[in-house]
Amino acid sequence: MRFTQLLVPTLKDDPADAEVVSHKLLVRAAMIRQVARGIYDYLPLGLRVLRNVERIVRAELDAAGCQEILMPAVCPAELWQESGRWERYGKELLRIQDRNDRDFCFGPTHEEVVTDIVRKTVRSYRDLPKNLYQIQTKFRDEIRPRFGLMRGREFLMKDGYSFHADRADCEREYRHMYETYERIFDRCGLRFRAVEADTGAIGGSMSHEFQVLADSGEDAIVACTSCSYAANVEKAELPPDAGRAHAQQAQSRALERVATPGQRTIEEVSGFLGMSPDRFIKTLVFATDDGGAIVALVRGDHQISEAKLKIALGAQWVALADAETVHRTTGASVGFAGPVGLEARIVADHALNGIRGAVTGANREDEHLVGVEHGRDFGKGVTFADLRQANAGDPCPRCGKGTFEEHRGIEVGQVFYLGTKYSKPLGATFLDAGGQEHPIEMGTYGIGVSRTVAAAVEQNHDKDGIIWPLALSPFPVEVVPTSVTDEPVREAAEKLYGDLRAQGVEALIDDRDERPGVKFKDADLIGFSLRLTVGQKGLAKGVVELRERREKTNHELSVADAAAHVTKIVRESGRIA
RNA sequence: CGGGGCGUGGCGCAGCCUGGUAGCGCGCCUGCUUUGGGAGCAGGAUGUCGGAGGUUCAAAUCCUCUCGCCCCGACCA
Repeated sequence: MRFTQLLVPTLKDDPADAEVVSHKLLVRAAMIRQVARGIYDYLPLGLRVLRNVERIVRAELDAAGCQEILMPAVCPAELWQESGRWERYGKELLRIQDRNDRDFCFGPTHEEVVTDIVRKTVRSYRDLPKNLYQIQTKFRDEIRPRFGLMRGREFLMKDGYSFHADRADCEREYRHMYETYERIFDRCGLRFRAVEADTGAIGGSMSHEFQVLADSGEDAIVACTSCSYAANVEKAELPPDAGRAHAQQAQSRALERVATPGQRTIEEVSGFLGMSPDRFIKTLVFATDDGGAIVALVRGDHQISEAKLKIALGAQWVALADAETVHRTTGASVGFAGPVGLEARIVADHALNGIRGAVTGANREDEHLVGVEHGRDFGKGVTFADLRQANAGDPCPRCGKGTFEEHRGIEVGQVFYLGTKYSKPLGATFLDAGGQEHPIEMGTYGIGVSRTVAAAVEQNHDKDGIIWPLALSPFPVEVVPTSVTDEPVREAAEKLYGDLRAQGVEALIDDRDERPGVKFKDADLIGFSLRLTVGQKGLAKGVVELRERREKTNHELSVADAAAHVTKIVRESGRIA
């Protein structure tokens, strides 16, 4: 491809509406343009990157025995009503009507549709297992889309679904997909971690998220320093005795009521009383799906995990209660709740078991209690559970040797054991060898293709621009003649370009009549993995320069060898067969 | 949905408070010079100042409404 034929409107300034680096760079490097909030155009270079991710995903899935299909983007309401999600999904589901006022939605995911396919076609255990996937534009009407491609409303996703006669086979496929995902993100050239994840409303099932490691990631994950255990902080298990010693290290003291006018948050009361937050009992009132209010306790310096709370309660959903409920439950306004004397269902995090000399709200306006002791002052009817988010330094629950270190991640994939959540309501069943009818066991597997592009940039950039992994680079190599008016230089560059293409290498030649500096700056901004510079000085010595974007150092190659050398690098990256 | 901010040439911004014929940088076009890290000089083009209404002799500027975009919040007591 010739630069002069390509639409590459690079920008010198950051766009005013971009916040995160991937958004800024993808716009500046002429990959994407915003059309509406959370909705983007892909310009030629951006599309090439997107296609590269797609190609890897397809290749690995096809090799893993999956079959590609394409389902409609616009789905009839009836299917969603059958599964119950038409009512439950909320405003994220973009609902539309056709000319006859029939309801449809723009698919945010396709469990219903794919299950419909299978229930209409699969009859017997002999038809199982099956693994179907598609790569398709999805739409989720996010409350607050942001960060460019990281959290768009419209996005490209690979969604896959597998169907099995029994749970064991489904679990086998789950592991198979897990391994396939590892290969996919490896081939993309990304540093990532597969972590155990919250399973949401399914409950008690398996799920792993694939997180691209980047400091700017929205998700917090922990990984054991000694074994392979890694999990989202929301989900990471903690041993029951973690923090026990800490709870009991304070001296027992008399319970005392203190005035704390207007001091509501842990931080405020901590400063006001001069006591550190880890001596506080944070008392949170939640509403749950069974209609009642429940009270959750975690240590002042800990964060509650709603995912864990949900599991501990066996609830479908939990949410912090509103001010009115808090008042009704505790007798005081938000900020003064505590477990002492509280008539409510209370669950407490293990770290509070046996705590002494603690601080908590007094359930009275502008008052806290000091010297609170578990067992003496509260504890009747209190159940203990693992409720808090994990932190760096917490002990690993698996190997017992290591501790957690914390990373930030961008979720680019998730594998999920679904069971019969959709097959049951939608009536997707099969007959076993004995003629018995059973609901089909399902797994679901997603990859955010467009988000993977953004994650790659978040993880791989410097002050000059993007540093694409070779597998994703819009072109693996760019040939840059320092001048197109200098005939020998132009001819040598064209020869090199032609030789590369003849070898099957996707090459771009910057044939613009621009000064070298302009071309170099654009090359760095766009982030081509390899750059071959052809200039007068080099040609005089019979060499051209190979520069790896990541290294920023030049290697001289003889004019005769350059094409073969670069072809070898590109071939080893898997970009050409 | 609540709070805040911003819409001025392709991009980034100033001008608005205190109304008086719309400006800067980059980019773009022409010419000459230049040619290994976003060149120099000279000349030039480009704006319904987001939209609608209002106030006024006069509105980018003041008022009302509206649309769009961005940020924060809408879970940590």
